[in-house]
Amino acid sequence: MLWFRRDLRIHDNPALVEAVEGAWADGDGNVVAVVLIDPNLWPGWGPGKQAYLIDSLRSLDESLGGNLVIRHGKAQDVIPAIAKEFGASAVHCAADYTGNGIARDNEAASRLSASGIEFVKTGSGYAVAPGRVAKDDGTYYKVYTPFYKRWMIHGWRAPAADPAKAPNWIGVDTCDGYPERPDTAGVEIPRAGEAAALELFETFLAGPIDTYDEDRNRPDLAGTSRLSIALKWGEIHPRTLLARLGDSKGHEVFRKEIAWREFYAEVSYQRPDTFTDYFNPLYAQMQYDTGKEADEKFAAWCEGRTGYPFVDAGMRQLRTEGWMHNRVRMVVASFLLKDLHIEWQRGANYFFDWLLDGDLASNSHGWQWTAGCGTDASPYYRVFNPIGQGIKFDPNGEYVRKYIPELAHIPGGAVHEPWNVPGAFDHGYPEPIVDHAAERLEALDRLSKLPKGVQVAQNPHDDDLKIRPVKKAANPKGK
DNA sequence: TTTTGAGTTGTTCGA
DNA sequence: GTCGAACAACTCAAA
Repeated sequence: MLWFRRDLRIHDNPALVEAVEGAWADGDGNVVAVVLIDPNLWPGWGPGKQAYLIDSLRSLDESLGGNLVIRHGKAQDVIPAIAKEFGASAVHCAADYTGNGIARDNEAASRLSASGIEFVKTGSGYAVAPGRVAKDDGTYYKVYTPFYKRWMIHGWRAPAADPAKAPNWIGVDTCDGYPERPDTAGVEIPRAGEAAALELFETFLAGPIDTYDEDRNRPDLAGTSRLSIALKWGEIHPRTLLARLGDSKGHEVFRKEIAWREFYAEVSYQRPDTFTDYFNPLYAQMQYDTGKEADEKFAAWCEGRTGYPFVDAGMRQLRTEGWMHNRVRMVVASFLLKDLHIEWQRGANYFFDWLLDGDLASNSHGWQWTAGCGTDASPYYRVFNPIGQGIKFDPNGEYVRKYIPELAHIPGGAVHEPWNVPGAFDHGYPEPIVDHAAERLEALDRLSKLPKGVQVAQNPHDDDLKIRPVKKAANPKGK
């Protein structure tokens, strides 16, 4: 039995190879390919995510000759039941490190084991599985650059070849059928599936990657790979990407982005509490805005009506495409955190609901990075200027005009500062809800009020989690 | 154990 | 208009 989760592809899929070869070793070559829809979790997903996953499953189904078996139910109960139903000798899948994935798999494994059925995890959604890249003392890296160096030294396997002999896919007559594909509330769903992902990658390799080191910052250009959604669902494996990369600047920078995904997976594996809690708990003590006024500001941010064009364009791109350019993600995040003084989890949850590529580890730690409480914590003074960022990275205003029709009549980069354009607000675009210069100082002030001269135990599993005074520094030179 | 150098993505101000 | 310095104090990684 082959259980697909976040690995919706048939090529470069080690778990598939294991399942198929195991089936032939058993003699009959029979494999049942299963996907589970958990009726308790499914309704909590946004319509865009549901639609994308359904599209991706249909693509996978087609690759399997129409033999994908979809079942509805809770994995811990249903997986052992299906395995018994088919008399499976083993259940194969790739390891999952996200959210409650580890606990769920442990429970499934123990139930299967009780029935004499093997549970075999082969590979993961990462080039190097979490837990493998560590410092010499065995602990995990908390800083990206040394992690990257060690990750490069560690290396990764070549892409897996397809199984020598195709299996007999069985059991499709027991398929519960697809969930209904929801109305996507205006979100345009990109083409899903393995073939689409491979085509995206080829397109990226054929040109944009050569200027990726520069153009990846430009939301007005098609400078990025757009592979984040495919990576999230495992329609393509990072190893498939890495195998095609060389040493040119563009390739190097793209490889580093892949490594960021792996770094955050590692940190999340070591610190699963940081999906929702502060990596640096000191920041939990900072003053954040809540209440009716904050709620109204949050709503304006969500709906793209803050009065800052670059921010609003990003938030509207999120709502129409289920995706946002990375540069703009940082700017809108900084705006929510530093201009509206709202806690990072609120923005992270909103992102996670709407982003088709929403990945718990990257999302949580990306937000914590911007908030200053994450790994490689940003210097306190790093506050993005929403106007300056727009002028710098969308110099002609094309990105803004694409997503904000109320500003489409303003030509060029002037669109980033509508208050300087007579009649700019005549088409319904709002004036700024806050004054950035003032809120920047407010944010710096609140940060400065955090306790100093203390460090905080970073491992929540320590019994002695507490603030303790820093040891006095050794005598400075010359004294 | 101690020391040293470094730490993704910025902004502002004044020369 | 350009450019470099200043903007905290701290933790992390490695020698």
